[in-house]
Amino acid sequence: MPGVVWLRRDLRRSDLPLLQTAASHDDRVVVVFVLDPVFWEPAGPVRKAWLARNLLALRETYDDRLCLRMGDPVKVIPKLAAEVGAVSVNVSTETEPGGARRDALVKAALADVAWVETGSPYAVTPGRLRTATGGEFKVFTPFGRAWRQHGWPGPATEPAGLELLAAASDAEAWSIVGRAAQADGLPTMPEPGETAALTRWAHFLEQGLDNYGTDRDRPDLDGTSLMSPYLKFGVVHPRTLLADLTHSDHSGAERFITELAWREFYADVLHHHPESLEQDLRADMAGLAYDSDPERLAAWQQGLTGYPIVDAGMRQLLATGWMHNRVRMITASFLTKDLHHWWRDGARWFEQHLIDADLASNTHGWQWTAGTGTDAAPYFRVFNPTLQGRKFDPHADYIRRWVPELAHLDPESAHEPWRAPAGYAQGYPERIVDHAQERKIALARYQARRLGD
DNA sequence: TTTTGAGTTGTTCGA
DNA sequence: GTCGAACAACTCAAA
Repeated sequence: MPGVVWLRRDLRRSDLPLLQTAASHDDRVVVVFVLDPVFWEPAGPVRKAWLARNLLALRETYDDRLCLRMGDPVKVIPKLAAEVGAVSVNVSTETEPGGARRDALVKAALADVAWVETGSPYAVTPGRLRTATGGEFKVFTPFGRAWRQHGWPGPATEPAGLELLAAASDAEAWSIVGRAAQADGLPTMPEPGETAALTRWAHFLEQGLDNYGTDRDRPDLDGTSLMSPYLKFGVVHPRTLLADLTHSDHSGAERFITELAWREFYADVLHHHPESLEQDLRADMAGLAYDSDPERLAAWQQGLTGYPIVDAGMRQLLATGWMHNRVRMITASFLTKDLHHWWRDGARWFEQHLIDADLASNTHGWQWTAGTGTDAAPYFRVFNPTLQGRKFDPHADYIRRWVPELAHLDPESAHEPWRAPAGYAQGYPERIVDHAQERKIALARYQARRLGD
């Protein structure tokens, strides 16, 4: 009797261990993706398009045998299992809080059908690693050590003789996906699907890895792997990438492995603290004073703060659904330390607009910047947007690319239009705050919180 | 149990 | 222009 293979953050066919488990009793499997309104509806058009395009690519990958259903998985999955006479539903473990709750309900609703979990979207499943005394890790470096020591299996191969059974899709579901994939006004996005992902990866190994250690911080260069949108939905698995990196002599390989370790660390932290999606991880930071100024927030969102590197980043996000990591830190620091907004306001905006928005990495990246998360960070770490811009975008190429009002300026002036005679000639907005002053205010608030409790 | 070394990504100031 | 110190103490992880 066939098994159901339910894909969630596994939109690929290669290196998919749960296929092996599913086929271990019977070679025949039904592969399904469920369009769950709970996740689908709130997504913006760009995020919908990215998922939709990857689903269309996935359908081809599975020889047009991908079954797409719409609705609450608690109803949809048991119904499909009954329909095809499945004895098992096979998944990889979902570790994000919402998905984990959903899975518990689906499992309970399955009754006689076996629920089988194999693997997860991570090299090491969140929650598995413990400190010597059995505690959870709260600091990255020891986690990273333990993670490397623990290791991970090599890429999985597809079971021989796998037979994909066809099961009827909801016709309406594919048309919704088709429309979302081609909606009006979409930005240029990466090529969807695992073939494109692996092609990009090969390109990065060839061209980017050598200088990754330094170029990764340069938003003006093509120095990053661009794997994050694919990792988001499991179009590639980190294990696949790690297999290439651990056999590599490239100097940047070590650094890239560390970046993957960060992704796994934050997933581990979220696993232990699901409440941290909405709350400060450090309870003692709850006393921080925040502002909530809709006009300033809107200026930040639209890239109209008057600080070139901040505006370039926010506009890149709006235009492409992606932002360079260094600039994510700069813009996050600006919202939390210069505008004194709560990190959650920024995290929510990123979640809505980033095609790679990963709940764990996004949430804890923001909390790290805000000083409320892991890393008992020096509270005085406040990014100076002008200094950061000069350091990481030395020729102002990135700024001038995303902020056309500054395109006519020389590099020096583009970084500091307030010092250039023609700085505002093309309508670039004046600075909405004075960084030096806001920095002092931010530091004072952190100090006040310390004295306050 | 106690102790010790360490902790992603920064900035400013003064010598 | 360069460079090192200062910016707080605190918590974590492991010996």
